Amino acid sequence: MASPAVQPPITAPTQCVPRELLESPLFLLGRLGYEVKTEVMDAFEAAGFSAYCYSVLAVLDEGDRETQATIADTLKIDRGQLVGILDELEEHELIERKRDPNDRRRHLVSLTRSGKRQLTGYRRLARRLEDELLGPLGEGERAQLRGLLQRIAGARDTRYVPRP
Amino acid sequence: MASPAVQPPITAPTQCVPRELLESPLFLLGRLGYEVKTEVMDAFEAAGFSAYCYSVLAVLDEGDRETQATIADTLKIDRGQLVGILDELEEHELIERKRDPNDRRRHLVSLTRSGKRQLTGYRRLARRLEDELLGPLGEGERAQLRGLLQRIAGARDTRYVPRP
DNA sequence: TATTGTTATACTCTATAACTATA
DNA sequence: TATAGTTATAGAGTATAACAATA
Repeated sequence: MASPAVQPPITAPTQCVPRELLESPLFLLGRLGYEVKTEVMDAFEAAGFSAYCYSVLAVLDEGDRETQATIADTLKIDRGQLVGILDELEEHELIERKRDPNDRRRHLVSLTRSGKRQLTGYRRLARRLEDELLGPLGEGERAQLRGLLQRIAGARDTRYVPRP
Repeated sequence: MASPAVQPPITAPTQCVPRELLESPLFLLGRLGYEVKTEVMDAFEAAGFSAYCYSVLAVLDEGDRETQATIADTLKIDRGQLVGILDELEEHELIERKRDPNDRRRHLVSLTRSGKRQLTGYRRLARRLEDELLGPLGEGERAQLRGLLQRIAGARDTRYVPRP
């Protein structure tokens, strides 16, 4: 005994994220952040290296002769995780690990010549990804976004506050 | 034979994320997005439910009588993942699952009375979290951030474009 | 005993694939 | 055969903990 009135299709023609979620910067930040992160990782992976390689090389390019613990701390990644990344970088001779003669427990990690060159390539890739993912935003808007995110990040953790 | 000149502490006094990463909106978006996501999840978890419960309830509050596939699609989560979330919500009688008499494969999911009430609570929690995590930003700035993120999200996926 | 780097292990979230029941 | 929901499984990515070497 079917109901006499034929029911119209109940599946919504276009599913759309609820307005209250779309209007939550937190929801958008979390969702976009996750998507961005995975896409960036995939892109770097496709280019041949782990996504963290760029970050690590960037750290080494600024501060000289860091120890592994410092690098891991700076990037908020696990020390154990960093080992694998450094292994990869060392295999390709982008970095060098040398025992610290003053404290033989430590490794002094430094950028090699070809590491510096590779860093340039990573920068180009990063720029390309930014253009891709932040495409709809103009220069001024990107700066605006950067400023806002920096404010949030800086308030959460001092290591996100640029040194004077 | 220690070197005569005592080496100053080589560990940088303050580790700081490299400037070039801090100036990349992509890096900040990815990092903050991840942190925000996990913190929000933890907060909801601490409040007793999975973090997705709020999203699901919000969907149900807008569109009526959705099927599970529609909900999963809308929120870009896996159908299999959704099952567990709905189980949890149903256990606490926040939603109801009824077989669609027109197609007995489908479940018509709807919000219960106490589900609607719970949604209000979730909204309060979401507001609190937003205040917490976006604290350093004023009202205008939050709106700015929301607008920018909406632009990015909308360009990537039409389901992030608010319906007119 | 404490710390550095390393290795091994477990856990969380997500993605994929097999299964059932209906169509 | 194809689809909706369910269940089971495997896969990243990350976090925790044990380990050897050095201090």
